[in-house]
Amino acid sequence: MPALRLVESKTSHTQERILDVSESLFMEHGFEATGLRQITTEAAVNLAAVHYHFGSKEELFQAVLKRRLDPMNQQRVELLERLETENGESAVKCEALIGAMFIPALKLARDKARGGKNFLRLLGRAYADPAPFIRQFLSREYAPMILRFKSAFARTLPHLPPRELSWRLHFLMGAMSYTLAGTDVLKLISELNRVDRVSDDLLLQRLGPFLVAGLQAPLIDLADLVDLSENPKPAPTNSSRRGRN
Amino acid sequence: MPALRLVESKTSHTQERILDVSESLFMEHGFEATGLRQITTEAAVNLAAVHYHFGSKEELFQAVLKRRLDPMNQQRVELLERLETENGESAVKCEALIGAMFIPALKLARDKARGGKNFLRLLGRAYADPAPFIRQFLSREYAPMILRFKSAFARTLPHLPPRELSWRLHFLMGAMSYTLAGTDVLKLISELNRVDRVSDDLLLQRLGPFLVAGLQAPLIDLADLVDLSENPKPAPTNSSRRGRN
DNA sequence: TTCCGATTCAAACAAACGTTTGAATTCGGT
DNA sequence: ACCGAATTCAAACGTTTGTTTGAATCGGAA
Repeated sequence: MPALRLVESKTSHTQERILDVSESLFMEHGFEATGLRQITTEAAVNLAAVHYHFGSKEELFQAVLKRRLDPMNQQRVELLERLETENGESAVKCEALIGAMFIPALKLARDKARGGKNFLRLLGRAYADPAPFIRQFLSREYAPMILRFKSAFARTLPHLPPRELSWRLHFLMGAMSYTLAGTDVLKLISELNRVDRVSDDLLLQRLGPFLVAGLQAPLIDLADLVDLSENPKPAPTNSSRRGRN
Repeated sequence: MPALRLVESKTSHTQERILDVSESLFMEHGFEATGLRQITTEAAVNLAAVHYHFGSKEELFQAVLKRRLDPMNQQRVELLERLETENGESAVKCEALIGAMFIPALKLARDKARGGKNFLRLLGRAYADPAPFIRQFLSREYAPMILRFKSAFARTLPHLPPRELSWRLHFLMGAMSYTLAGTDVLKLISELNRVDRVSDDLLLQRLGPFLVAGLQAPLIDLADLVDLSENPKPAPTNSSRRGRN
């Protein structure tokens, strides 16, 4: 049993090929449905190479995620810190914070020498995976960045109670990962499939305002909505009570 | 090879047990990672019973989804139609439309005689699954309802270009499924795990305003944000160009 | 060249997979 | 009580799974 090699000067050609192919296949079929023989065959390496270089299938999966996730989250906090130093005492605006979270992801999607586009779909899939080793890995990987941004959002949205902010960041991450993953349950919804390559900055320009407005939304006030669940006809008399369309 | 039994008067006790256990296990481990032996053992039925009653593992999965999804989407369009007839000529408000999409889902989460909570997590997981048979099934299952609501949203948000509306509904579905699935990548984000049973109407009261504000967000206008990706210091001179906070 | 650790390789491991088979059993209607 | 259909059952089907093993090969320093 040879000790498995940790980070070393130049990652072997074999390791990179395994990571590239794994990223592609894990994205396409998911973790469970992708076989090691499928990976090693397509990568033109020996079957045992996976265990020699990574230890196990699970560790391979984590390595695939870590390779792109670490630099991305690092860029995110670097952007955030630059914004904060530039703004001095005043809080950084919502739009800028959201941009700082998105731009590194979009850079990844801009085909970072191949595979970047695939990676975001893989990541979105991992978000929804209940496998304990995946959830623990993601928590460990994301925690520092998320907490960093949460306090920044709290500073620029002081009127929001902390718990409310947590929920809205939860919604934000949902829309964000869902969009970047691009699984498109609602490809059926429209002519979105034709465009498809709308990506990059244009996507940010669409998602950005949506999220900014959501974060800055007023509190509650939709009480008349919940009534719907109980009473078939609440009272058809009140049909002119709201100012904003 | 006995012809597999279609819809009949009273579904056998065996079928229900298989569906219940499958729903629970598929949610916990995913489709690929759940074995038929695991299901049949926990349900205390014979292994071959799955193929006898459902035909295959894939068809079993579809049956699990269909059992809850069909009534839920039917309730959604029923709520929508009731809203439209009540409002006559005037368009139904955003809040009400979102409520019509959410309330049936929340009713499901309210433990419809067990398993409802599980189902939404399973559904959120299915959203992110790239398996062709799952994607096709979801498209087929969702298409009528989505198109119905899209035209309703278009009527109440006439200023939005159709493609913009499609994107925003995409974001909406993302935040929605992510929230209902409750996978919680950002359990780390806060004290959300303690609350956990915050669910039902309170969840809607938090997610509702977020989505309403997002749908009604003004178009674009965050150009200075994109510059961040290229220039470390765009120009510290223009720091007072936006009116709304 | 010699040698030693790093890497690759073919082969096999036990276990689990979805599916099929054919006989045994149960059940309702005549 | 009998018959035919519906359902259950144990057993095995052939693959495929992740992992392990031990020998073969490679690459650079002595």
